[in-house]
Amino acid sequence: MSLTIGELSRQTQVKIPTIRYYEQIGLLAEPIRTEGQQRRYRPEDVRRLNFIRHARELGFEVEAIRQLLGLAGDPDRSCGEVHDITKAHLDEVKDKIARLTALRNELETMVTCDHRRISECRIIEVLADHGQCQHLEH
Amino acid sequence: MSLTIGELSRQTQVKIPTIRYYEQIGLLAEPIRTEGQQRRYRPEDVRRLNFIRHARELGFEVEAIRQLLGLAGDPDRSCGEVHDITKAHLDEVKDKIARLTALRNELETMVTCDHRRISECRIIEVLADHGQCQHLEH
DNA sequence: TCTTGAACCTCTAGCCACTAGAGGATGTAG
DNA sequence: CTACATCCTCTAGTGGCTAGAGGTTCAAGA
Repeated sequence: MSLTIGELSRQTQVKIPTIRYYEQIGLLAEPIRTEGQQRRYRPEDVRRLNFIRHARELGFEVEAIRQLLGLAGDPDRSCGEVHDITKAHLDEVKDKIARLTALRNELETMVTCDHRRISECRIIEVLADHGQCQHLEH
Repeated sequence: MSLTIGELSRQTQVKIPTIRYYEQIGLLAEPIRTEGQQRRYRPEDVRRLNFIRHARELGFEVEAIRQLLGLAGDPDRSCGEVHDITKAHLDEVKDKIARLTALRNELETMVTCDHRRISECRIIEVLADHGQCQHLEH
């Protein structure tokens, strides 16, 4: 029993153009086609696409997913490499959080500005002055 | 008295192609040119570009910066709109942090996997799992 | 069997905010 | 006057899709 691309899309919650895109970049194998060139998928493709979707939701890049898929197909191998890829990704996420938190703190200080005129606005001041210490003292 | 694009770049830490890009999208005004068509900048341009750079460092999008620059040039206006733009951006940053934190938690659980075979690897299991993971959408 | 129309096809271009490189012109110091 | 650092424009690429044009195929109903 084969699936059309629309059925695959519904079952995996992955949009049709995205499925075709994954095929194009080689994440999904080229499926068989009908005589009229329409794609027909097998149940395995649902599983593979769900794997991809879940990895994307976890923020893995396509290159990492390509590696994970390669490793996942090799049941007797140690999962050390899988661990390493995940750990590297986790470190990046932590790093992003740290940078965004610093950003949030700076922005939170800025928004305490209580609606004065532009010429005395703390936000504008910070943006104009940072690292330069030019003017606008009070 | 006037600066070449290279000098402007050095003073602001903004790369030359980026400066030309900002001109192209209208964030920076077109500067005067020498007879040989080379750009020459005034000290005001240093200030404006520093404003842009700092806003970018704080994660403001180009469209937001365009608005901020417009407002910044109007000293008698109330800074309510500036406040709103900043607040909206802050909310987005908070949102991103929340999503990344959920991601981090999930990844941290996953990396506790202690190097078994792929066939029993917790990470692969999680990724292959059909269960939808709605709390991790972005 | 024929017709309708939903779903499919390919191809190109667009999104954001740059970045890289080719290939050539300009500006300035010695 | 030469050398060469710096500048110029133009095109294309990045990641991970998304949108649209313009045409074709499939399956259900008449």
